[in-house]
Amino acid sequence: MLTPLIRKLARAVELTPADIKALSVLGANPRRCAAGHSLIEAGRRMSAAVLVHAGWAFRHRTLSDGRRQVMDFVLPGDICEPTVFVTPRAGFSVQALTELSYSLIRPEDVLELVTRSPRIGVALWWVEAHEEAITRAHLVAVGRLTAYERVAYLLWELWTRLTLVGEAEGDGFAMPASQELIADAAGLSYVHVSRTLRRLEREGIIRRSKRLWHIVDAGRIQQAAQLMDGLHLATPLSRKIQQRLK
Amino acid sequence: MLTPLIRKLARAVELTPADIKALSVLGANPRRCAAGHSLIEAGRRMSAAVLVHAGWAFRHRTLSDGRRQVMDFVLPGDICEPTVFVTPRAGFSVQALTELSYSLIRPEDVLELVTRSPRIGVALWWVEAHEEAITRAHLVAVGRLTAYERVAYLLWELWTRLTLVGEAEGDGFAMPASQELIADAAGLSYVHVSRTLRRLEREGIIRRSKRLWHIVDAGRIQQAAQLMDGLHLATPLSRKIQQRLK
DNA sequence: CCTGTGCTTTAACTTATGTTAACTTTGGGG
DNA sequence: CCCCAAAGTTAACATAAGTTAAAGCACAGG
Repeated sequence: MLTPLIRKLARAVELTPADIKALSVLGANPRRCAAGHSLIEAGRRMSAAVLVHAGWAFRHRTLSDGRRQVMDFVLPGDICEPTVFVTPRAGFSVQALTELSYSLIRPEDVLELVTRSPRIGVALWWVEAHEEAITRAHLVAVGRLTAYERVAYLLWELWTRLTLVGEAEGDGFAMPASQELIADAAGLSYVHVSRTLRRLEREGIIRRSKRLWHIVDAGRIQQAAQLMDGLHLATPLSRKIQQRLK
Repeated sequence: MLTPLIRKLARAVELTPADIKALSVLGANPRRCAAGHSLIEAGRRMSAAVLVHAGWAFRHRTLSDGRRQVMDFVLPGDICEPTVFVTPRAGFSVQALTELSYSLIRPEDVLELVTRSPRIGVALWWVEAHEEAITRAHLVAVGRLTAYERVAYLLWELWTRLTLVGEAEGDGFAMPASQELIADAAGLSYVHVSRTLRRLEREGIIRRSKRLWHIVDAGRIQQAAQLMDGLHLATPLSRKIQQRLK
């Protein structure tokens, strides 16, 4: 029963079989949501967080004149808006990109899990830290990278995250997002995203066949994305903290 | 003893006098740091978070070719990198902008505080949620607003945050950041920031005398910043959750 | 009170990216 | 299997913002 969430947590923290069993409670009562539907709407009150099991969603904010910024993609294993528990109103909207399978997470469940195992508490906290790192890296990309670098960065980020939760197939992954959505994530126009993707393809860095995209040259995409080092996404827990949890 | 942090927390959660007294432990052993020094360096291990009492810092990432993105400003009352407790390596650097007074926060202290009062636990969590909201709003600004809108947004954000911790003087606040730093926060060139600030001044929206800047027309700066509603920064805790904490 | 160094401003010019619009491809429903 | 709507591509042209450079300020240190 390696759900995407458990796969991700296990990569950061050494979980016991009992922990893994306990965590499966978060998959209870799965619901479905059609592509295009809003899961969370900016300004609305919420009382539960959302754990996505399958499918993609995206967190975004749309201005009154239609300009839209996609803040990040919500992939299988991601938890949306754990801040629900302390701030009643969502600041941003989350919309399903594909059909979605998800569960609502109520504060009680989290409390129960965390009380039972400190490893789970740390692991869930780690997830939040990881998300924060993703958002900040995204901000750097949008603020200071060229269009070419930004698109390379985005593809690398998605591929890396999908690999982490076991949703990539080697160098390939299913890409449900339209170029317009990619543009809104990268802070570019869709025309320019198209130009840039073709260039990455022409240069032999990526390959696309239908909705299956491939990172042909992982080294060069990292270089293009200005990822000079391994700093960009959160690192696993240190041995020292791991020891303390035992 | 209304420290900036306590002021901010009290605005979100109803703290008892005992809570406030307990929180003052976070101000113990204040240290100083000269302007320009790095408090936290990307990729380095850390073992404590940083609570800033006085002065400004900024969180940033600098690429190998010198391009720099400022992710956010760290103002009095802000806690830097509470994620230390779960991810050993900082993903980004934090540098002092002015001379700084700060305290290191060790995990033990936080644990102790939170155990003592659930209100403090929720309040500290709220701070994190608030920071996340700031970063996301910043991302929207950098990704989708024009230069004029972005600079307006940034000034509004700083003024609002300073007001929240009692560091603004009515419509005015001390601005220690150079235009180059503002440019790196807004994802613009410093020349264009200069042009834009002059325009905001010419239009009677802001006024600057030396390092004291004023928001002359709060309504128009909000309009310029595309803040259509009150969604942008986190809202205080709901009555319902407040009740539960008693 | 001078002086130099680092900010800020302004102007002239360049460029990356946006816009518009036409054409092509893709894929789902009848 | 065909058709239509939606997504992607390409080209020509427009523009917001970047770059370079030079001049004006402002304040810290002598």
